[in-house]
Amino acid sequence: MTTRTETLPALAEVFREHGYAGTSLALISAATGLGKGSLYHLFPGGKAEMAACVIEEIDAWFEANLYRPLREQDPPERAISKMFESVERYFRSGRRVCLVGVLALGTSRDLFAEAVRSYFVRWVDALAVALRRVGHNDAASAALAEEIVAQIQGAIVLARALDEPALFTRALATLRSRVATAAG
Amino acid sequence: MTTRTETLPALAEVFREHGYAGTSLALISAATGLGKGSLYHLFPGGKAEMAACVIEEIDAWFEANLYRPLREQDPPERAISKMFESVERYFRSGRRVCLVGVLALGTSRDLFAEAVRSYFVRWVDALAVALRRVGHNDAASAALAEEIVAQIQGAIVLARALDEPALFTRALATLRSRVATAAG
DNA sequence: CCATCTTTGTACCGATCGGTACAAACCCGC
DNA sequence: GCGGGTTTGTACCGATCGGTACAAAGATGG
Repeated sequence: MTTRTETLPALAEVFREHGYAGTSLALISAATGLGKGSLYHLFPGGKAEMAACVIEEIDAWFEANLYRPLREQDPPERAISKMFESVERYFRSGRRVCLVGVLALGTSRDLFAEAVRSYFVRWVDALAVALRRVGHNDAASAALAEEIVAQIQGAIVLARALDEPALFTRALATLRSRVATAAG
Repeated sequence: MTTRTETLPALAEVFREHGYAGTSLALISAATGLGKGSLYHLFPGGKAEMAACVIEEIDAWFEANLYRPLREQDPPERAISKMFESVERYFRSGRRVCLVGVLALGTSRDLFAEAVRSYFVRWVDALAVALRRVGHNDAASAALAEEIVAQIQGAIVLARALDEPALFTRALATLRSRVATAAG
């Protein structure tokens, strides 16, 4: 007996690796060790439902581990610092791709438009709240938050393209120091 | 009679829209108006060759319109400014995706690893050269160049995710002013 | 106007796609 | 250990995949 939640990490990894279009049921079956029977028992909606569940879990993880602390945790500086730590760990120093980012670039964006949108809106907003709590004015917070999230996404692209994970770590360090000096 | 070069723009658009895995010969046929016969006549290597040709053309375009000016054109400030203009236009204010970036995120990266790597390495390097020519020291130039290219890629992701092209334009404006003030 | 060579549409190939049907294997309360 | 509901493997579906074969159609040189 296998539960949905147990399969989600493997599912997520497959979707990250191959994108939505590139992920076949054969790949999913291999990655999870489950036959089609089990897969369609767990996810009657097929591939689309699997992807939706994966996104939902990712979203929940970010909400609990990043967004909420950014909005609520004191001191905000610490929440921001934790965010960078979590991001570094979650994306495996740029070796792991952001599934939501990948979906945003593809045609599959239409299928998951609202989830993709919400993920990024809430990330940017939560970060802006934290920056405001640190002492920035509204406009600067919003702008910097946008810039930071974009920089993280871009660093993933670049780190993968150059096959140079250090670039990702470096980008995060730069962002950290930028937040620190801007806050001073 | 149709030449290879004539089909490349349509081909590029399809690959951008659907990614490598998501692009089927049926889509290609529809986008180019060419049957399989013609397609395989022009590109005996099939899908892989088509994508390779598209990348090559994109690469050549960036080399001629961005990289070379960044390295050679005087004054460098003008070359950098032109780069931002070209990027804004080329990526249609973030409505159009960067194919090379998309490939970098997917499994197809392996197929085109060297081309993808070279595209970004040369972009970063050319921009670093320009920044050095403006007066930055070596380390600062390299770091800023990396940051700018990553920011552009990330802004594309974010602009698409939020369906908000203005975000892309805004990101470019911020980068411009950052280059300007850093240069002062 | 014909012979030749290039370009194109179409029919077809085996493989694989996402998805369904369903019976065997399994687990459970009893 | 037996009956009933759940979980799973497998065979199969039509559609589509990337790619090939090939003959009709178009252009080209004489």
